[in-house]
Amino acid sequence: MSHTSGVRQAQKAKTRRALMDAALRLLEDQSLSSLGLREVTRAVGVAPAAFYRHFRDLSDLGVTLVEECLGSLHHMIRAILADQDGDEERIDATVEAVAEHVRRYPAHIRFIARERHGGVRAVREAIAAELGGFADEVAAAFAPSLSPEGWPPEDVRMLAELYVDHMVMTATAFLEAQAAARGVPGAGPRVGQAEPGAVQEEARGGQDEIGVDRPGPLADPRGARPGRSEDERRVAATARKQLLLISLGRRHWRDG
Amino acid sequence: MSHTSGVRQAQKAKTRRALMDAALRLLEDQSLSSLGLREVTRAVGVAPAAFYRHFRDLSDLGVTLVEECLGSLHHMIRAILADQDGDEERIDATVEAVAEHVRRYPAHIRFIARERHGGVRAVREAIAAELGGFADEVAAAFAPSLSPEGWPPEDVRMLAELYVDHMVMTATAFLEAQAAARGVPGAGPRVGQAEPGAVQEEARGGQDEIGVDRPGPLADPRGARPGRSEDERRVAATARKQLLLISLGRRHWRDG
DNA sequence: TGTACATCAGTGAACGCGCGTTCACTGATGTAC
DNA sequence: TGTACATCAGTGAACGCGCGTTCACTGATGTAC
Repeated sequence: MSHTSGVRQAQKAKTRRALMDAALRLLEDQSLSSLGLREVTRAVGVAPAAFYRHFRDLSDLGVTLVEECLGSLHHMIRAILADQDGDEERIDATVEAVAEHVRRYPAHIRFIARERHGGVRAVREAIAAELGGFADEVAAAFAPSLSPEGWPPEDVRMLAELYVDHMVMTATAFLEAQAAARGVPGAGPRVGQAEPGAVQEEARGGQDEIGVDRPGPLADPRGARPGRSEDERRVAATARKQLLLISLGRRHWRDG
Repeated sequence: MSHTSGVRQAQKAKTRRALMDAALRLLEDQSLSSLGLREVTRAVGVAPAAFYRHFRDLSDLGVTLVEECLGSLHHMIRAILADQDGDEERIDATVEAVAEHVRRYPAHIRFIARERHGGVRAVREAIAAELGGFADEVAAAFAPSLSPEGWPPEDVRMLAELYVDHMVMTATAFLEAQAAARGVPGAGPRVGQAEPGAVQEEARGGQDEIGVDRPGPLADPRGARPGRSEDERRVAATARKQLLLISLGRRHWRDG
């Protein structure tokens, strides 16, 4: 029972984890195709060449990150689909779960939103495949109640895709709202028109840790929903209403 | 009447245009933050230093491209909102207009989809501001019919945001479908799981011209809707149904 | 129309810099006996 | 337990390369008279 675990093996896994965490951290401020291999190894504190012991290149690392980021989302989706409450209850629970997920794994959501249509094909394809799988699951969860009502499979799938896309949209909106609440300049949803004359690059204000739950600086001092900003509440309200509207459409689909 | 136009001025505008077109072309295969200044000037055939006669840096060019890309979309939206047909007719016209727009300006849509959550803040903010403006317009177009029915302004806005986000989603889906129809390997919507072991970078198959209308290689030989692939028809059908479902929800919003 | 001077879009050389990748290596961990 | 050898994660130096930016310049276009 000694050779299966192994000190060496454990150390290697630790370095690999550190590389992934450092990359995820750096990707909060830039996109994968502009991320440097040396940048990642420097952040971890290993030699550049060490990178090749773990990944073929940055695109390989990116695909690995997709699995990790959408894996965590996957758990959330399954939990929501398992709930068998009424429509409104499920909607509230969903929006709440998405908000909580974004709060806990902001870097994951940022990465997915950014690279979903980003410049690295292998990563785009990995994300598309995973999101397609999510839609399959959502469709499978709705089929038992909709098929008997006369919904053809492609209509169930259409609905599932709408839900999945809406979830990604909502998660991204929460992300921007939370970034704004943390005081990132101009990072809120719907800021004013940017001045074309006064353009400048990213301010590298590295202040985020990955996977650490932490209330924003504008946390509500009155106690209810600590750390939830005005922007976040607006995003939640909008998402809830949109899901409700979609539910209404779903209920009237066959007779409309 | 000679000094206002000017040969020199015209030549400068031409070079500027060439820089923007070259950038848009190069951005079909990569993201803005990995685009090189020398890459752009090389494509145009001018010295790197000439770039600075037109733009402060690539982020400045990016913001200019946002205006151009969303400007063309803006025209389309206004045309759709001006139509005052019935619900189903408007939906069909909308989906058709989006498909046509994506076909005519694929690089524009690709750029917006990619940079909406990309690594360059100034560009992200410019896109967010423009899309917010679109939502305002859509809300203003719907308000006259919904407000008398008892819709509060924030609900109208909620609906408008859903429509705008759905439009962007649909445009992106069309883009992927058209790319797949052109034979780009694995670029279709919902491809199989990418192999983590066999990762490679973008194939630079530079075969696209900007703003050129051109039927795909899989053009339907039977004549109806020339150049429309199976994937595109699927995307159109899904988008139409989703908009129909949203319309149903909208009709039952106040009494549901 | 012709001339003398001003403007400024584009040039081309130069700079310092950080990049991705390679390679032979080191030394701690693992294995066989 | 002790010893001799194998493995392999991580090192550090080296490489050639293309990058963004600067600068004094050139020469066609524009302006004044």
